[in-house]
Amino acid sequence: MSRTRLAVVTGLSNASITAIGSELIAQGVLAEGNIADSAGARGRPAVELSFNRRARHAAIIEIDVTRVRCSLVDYAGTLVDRIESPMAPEVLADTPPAMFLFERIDQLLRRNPAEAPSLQHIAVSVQGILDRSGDSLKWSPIAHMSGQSIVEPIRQRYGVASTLVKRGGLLADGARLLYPDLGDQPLAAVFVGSTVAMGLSFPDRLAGPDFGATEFGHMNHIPGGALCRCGQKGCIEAYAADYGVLRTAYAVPEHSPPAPKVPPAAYDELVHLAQTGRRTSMHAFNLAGRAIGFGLSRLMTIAAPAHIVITGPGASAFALMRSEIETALRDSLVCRINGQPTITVHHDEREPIFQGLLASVLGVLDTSVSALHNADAALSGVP
Amino acid sequence: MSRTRLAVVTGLSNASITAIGSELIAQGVLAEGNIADSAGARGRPAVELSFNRRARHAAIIEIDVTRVRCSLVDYAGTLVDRIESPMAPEVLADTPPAMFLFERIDQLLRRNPAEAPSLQHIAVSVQGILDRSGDSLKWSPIAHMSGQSIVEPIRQRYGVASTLVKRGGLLADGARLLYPDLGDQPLAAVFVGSTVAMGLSFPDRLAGPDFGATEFGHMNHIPGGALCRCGQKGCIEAYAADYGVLRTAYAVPEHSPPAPKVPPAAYDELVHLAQTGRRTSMHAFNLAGRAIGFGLSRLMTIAAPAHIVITGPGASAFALMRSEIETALRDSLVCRINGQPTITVHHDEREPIFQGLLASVLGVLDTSVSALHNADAALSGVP
DNA sequence: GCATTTAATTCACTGCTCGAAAAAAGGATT
DNA sequence: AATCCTTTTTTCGAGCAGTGAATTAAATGC
Repeated sequence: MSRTRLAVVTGLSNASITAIGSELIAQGVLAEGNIADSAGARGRPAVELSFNRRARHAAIIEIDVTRVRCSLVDYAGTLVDRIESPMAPEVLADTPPAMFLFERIDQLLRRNPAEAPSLQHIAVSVQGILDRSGDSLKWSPIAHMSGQSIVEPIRQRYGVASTLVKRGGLLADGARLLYPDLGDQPLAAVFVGSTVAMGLSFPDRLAGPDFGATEFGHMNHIPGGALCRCGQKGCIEAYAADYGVLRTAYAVPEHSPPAPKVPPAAYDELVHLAQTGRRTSMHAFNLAGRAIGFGLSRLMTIAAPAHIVITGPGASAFALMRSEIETALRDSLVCRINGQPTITVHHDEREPIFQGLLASVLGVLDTSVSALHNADAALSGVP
Repeated sequence: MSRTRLAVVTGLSNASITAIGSELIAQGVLAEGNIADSAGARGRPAVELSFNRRARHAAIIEIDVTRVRCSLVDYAGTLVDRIESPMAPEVLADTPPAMFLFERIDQLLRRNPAEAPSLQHIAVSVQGILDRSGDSLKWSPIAHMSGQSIVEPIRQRYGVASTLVKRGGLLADGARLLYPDLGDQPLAAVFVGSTVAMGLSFPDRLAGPDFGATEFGHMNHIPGGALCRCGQKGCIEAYAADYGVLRTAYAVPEHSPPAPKVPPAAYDELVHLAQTGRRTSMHAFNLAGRAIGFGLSRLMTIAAPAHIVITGPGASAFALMRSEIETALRDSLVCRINGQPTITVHHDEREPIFQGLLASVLGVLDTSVSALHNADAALSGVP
């Protein structure tokens, strides 16, 4: 945006924006450009101040139970290059996760030699429970991921900082970008697919490891109930994730071991059957909706999101689960008093995850810029 | 503390502390004193910088289902005077809550004419769901409280700011003061008594209306279960609050209307019976523990407190509920991975509530000091 | 070519903070 | 009692981020 707009938005004076802006341009962090729609306007035309794309770059990695996506982005947030590949559940049995990522990052850097030297950060979206240091996962629904150091090997190989970020929180932060008129109200994003996950997004983003991303899918729904992939009984996921719905639909006993992987086609088929009125399938989605609904109603007593976004492959089955979810929500005190949260569906879950991770990464790059600035200031004192 | 210690704690230089300190002393906000244990030490003795007690005062009001407590505190946080009285459940039927508080505040101010003029804030601890503006309660377990404006009448009558604060959050913030070695980990405080309530405390205190204080007691435990005072079925409270335990113990059908008030003696008697082995009473507390335990296990999937404090009258029955609570927690994924939170009992719930409210009020007074300072600075620019 | 309009810069100034040096206030030593 | 030592506090000059007012810059309209 222009310097004048920046002054309004930041609350700083024009004088300060000029000073700071010229310093950052000198450092190569910002660049000047022309504002697109300035033609025909009166007065001195505004000059756009934008991030210098080539100032720094970052790699963004999204790991899923089924696939990996590796993106190279520049400091303006534009995608430079991307590598996508499916991931078989057993691939990490032989290759440590860090090695697995090395291959892809190397490929990305080889393909973009101009950008490689300014790589500053590598951020990885993961599912599961992070350890205290944030270096590895203590538990993950992705096979062979837990307990393996990830951040540290990356840091050593590429000499840049790296962070693991929980997918649930990213999903929520990214989804918030889709609903800019939420104001300061919290938002919950629920992922329904091969797992059930949830993230909370607050405007002033707490987003610490203790909060924001949750283990919603493993909240108990029914004590002693269906067997979950995590080994517990009665988790929401055991009813609402793809394997749970399939198990119910085909009347497999609920304590039999969950399928390690459900082909997308099998799930889609089930959705189709339910949509066309097959009783057993409809029943399975009813139970799934009920599990999610009670989970949300329980969530409402702790953090009350004003808006709930349902996303992931299960979003296509939302119509089949809607009435159960809404019934459960309606019967909760908080909803009765404060009104029910609005619920919307967002089919593509990868876009919000990427956007959330992108926002997080750009924030990291920004702080590295300001840290550099402070270090310079400190050094300049030394003769 | 001394200026030197202040410099270390705040991170400011000694020079700045001297400057700021002398200005605040001139304003009458701070005062100098002698540090107690300075005798015998070498070097120039440190001078204690403390809050000027008489600089400002605040009223702290704690409303409960059974009683009201009104305290006058000074700027150093010391209690100046206090009025306590029981409250019959029907008293607010005739008198609006604001009027009811006026009587007590008036009495407090009449009794302390020297302090009255420097009253700056009136804070009220309440239970229930606040409306957006924070002026009144949309719902409350206290009869005839909901929907009645409270903050605005107080502001008009006394000309000072006023805030309603949810009791659950205060309990947690106050309890955190009891466990200073928690570091930055979240803490949950559970109140068990005529209601069941919970508050979460984070070190960087988010504490907005959307978070911190929760409706934990009205989290669903069993769909369609026991009838709660809130009108819903299956709330944790309907099993674990005094009326719920009594209902179970005396084999009253769980859908019969809850008792409006349980005499403390009746509850104590039940605890005693259970402690001495009466089967029906023990069973009732087992069910209560199970409700709380599953509630906590569900909470753990959203916010994982490192420590849980059980307080209120029900704390005396903790031993009777402990094994059910711990069993439920043990069977949750987060506890299996991250370890179980430590659970302790704190019998007196009023002290942490008061301390929490006190901390909140002193914070408000501080910001009023700094606001005054900023206003002065702004005015001094005008000739 | 000149008035008008809007954007950006310059410049003198303020307030906050700091480091280093000096002063203050005691006990310890002789 | 005089002097040294230790620790706290203040003083002083300097730096820096930020500001308002005035000025300059770059366009359009007439």
